Amino acid sequence: MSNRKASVDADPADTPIDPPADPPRVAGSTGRGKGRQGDVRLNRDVVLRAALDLVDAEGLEALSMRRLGNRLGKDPMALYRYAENRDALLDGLTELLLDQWIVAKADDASSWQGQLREAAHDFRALVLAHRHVVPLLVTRPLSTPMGLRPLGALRPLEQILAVLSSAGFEPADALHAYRAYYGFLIGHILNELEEFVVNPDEDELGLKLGLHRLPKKDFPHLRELAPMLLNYDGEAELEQGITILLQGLEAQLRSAPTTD
Amino acid sequence: MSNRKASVDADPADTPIDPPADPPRVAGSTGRGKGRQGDVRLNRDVVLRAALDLVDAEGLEALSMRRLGNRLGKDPMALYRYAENRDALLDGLTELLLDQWIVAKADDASSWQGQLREAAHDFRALVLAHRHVVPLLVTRPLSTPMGLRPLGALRPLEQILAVLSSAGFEPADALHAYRAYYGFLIGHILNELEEFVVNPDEDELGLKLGLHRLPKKDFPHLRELAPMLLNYDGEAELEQGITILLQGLEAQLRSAPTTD
DNA sequence: CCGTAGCATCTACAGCGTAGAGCGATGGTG
DNA sequence: CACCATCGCTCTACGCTGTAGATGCTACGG
Repeated sequence: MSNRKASVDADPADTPIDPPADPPRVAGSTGRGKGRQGDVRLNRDVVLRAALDLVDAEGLEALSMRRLGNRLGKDPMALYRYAENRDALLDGLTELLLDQWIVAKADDASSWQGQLREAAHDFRALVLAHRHVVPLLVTRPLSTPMGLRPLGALRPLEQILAVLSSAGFEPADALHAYRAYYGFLIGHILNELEEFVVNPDEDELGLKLGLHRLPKKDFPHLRELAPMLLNYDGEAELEQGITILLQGLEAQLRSAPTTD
Repeated sequence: MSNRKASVDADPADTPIDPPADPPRVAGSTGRGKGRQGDVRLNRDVVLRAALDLVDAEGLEALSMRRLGNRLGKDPMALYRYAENRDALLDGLTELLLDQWIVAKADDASSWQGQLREAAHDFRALVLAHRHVVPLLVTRPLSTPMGLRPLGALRPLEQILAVLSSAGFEPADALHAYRAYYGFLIGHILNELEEFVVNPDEDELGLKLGLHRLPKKDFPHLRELAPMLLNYDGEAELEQGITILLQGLEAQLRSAPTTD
């Protein structure tokens, strides 16, 4: 996988975190002389958090069982007690993230529109804080058939349905509304992340040059947009979109008590 | 990677396609005695098409340089003349797909709304015919900063901008409209594919059972939807969504000739 | 004291992407 | 004709991956 850098020497995730100087694997003596860092018992949460850290810091490709194990000061195989698979571990990651998305806060007494609007912004903030996990968020569900997804990943769905339901949507309509809502959210996030350039200073040039590279007779409109692509305000764009969407839902709610 | 089946024996992609009985690698004699299948010269298109075939047939994980090479009757390393990287090969795949998405057909003299509506349905059809590529479609752009994307992948964008522009949208508004449009499209496809169950007969049970598994006091709304999740009409849902979206765009076009 | 169970580790295997060198045919130039 | 560069391809090898299976260590109930 792109080999990253080959053996430069000290890669942040290749060494345990807590004790800075300590041979991670001594082979012979199986931690008899106090395995330090390795002594803390693992549990699912610790593993998942470490995985998320690793992904946040170095991207999805950096998350291998070996590297994760190393970071926890444990043998890679130890992880399999808490995640069965690498795939399951990835599912765990999405769960860990979605679990932090609280759609209907307890003390929130605002309108359903207000709740959905706030939830959308929360979602954006949450996800932007862990951009590297986004691919998981959109691809994992494609291979896990809904009913079999981790509970934590279904809770937001349920909560949104609850909000919509108490707003007066019939079940079927609530489902449609949910799809529109979540589809929009995901679509927006993908859009925003595509626009995102890692290093603005350097990449402003890179982007312009990139677009400059386009044959100007084949891509007139696209090239004209170059300046606009550089100051993209995701927050504003989301707000604008969600407003339109909520208006649409409102209209639908007022007009037809039942559909399909 | 999930090990698939271990060595069962004849895996469809592990053997060359054309000559059914022939040791793929004889080692010693470098194809001196008429390398049959291996004699056809490769080119980028052949490689990409084979890759797409492989992915369509066996999923993304099955696409390895070695398996692809094997399928083409060539050494894996031969592919690197046409794709530099495995990543580049994946980019090539998305390009190959998006290149088939013709947004504004030459003979189409309908309204811009009509064009966008038709394009949306085309996109859906195209993508559903290659479901396994969808993850690439949504994740590859996240790691390639717009201006550096393969030209074929930018053409649809340009075409949509053209349609919007000739509809009267100012460049900035056209960009916003494009984002809403494409974002919606992607969101819908992801929604639809999540709903999709591989084997309806068997999975109808699986799905119901899956939902049945949910604690009924924590997921009342979701469980109520179980029956509805089973007859999902993607086409209709898309049509309905696109209609709303187009209405929104129309309104925006009529109200404000310029924005931001 | 001996099981017994749970956690962690060791070892090993098949597969992966790909760098680097090499090989045979082709085609242009002396 | 001989020569040599170039192209398409193959070979070999390295370091990495996920994970099956056996093995050990530690703690606890009898």
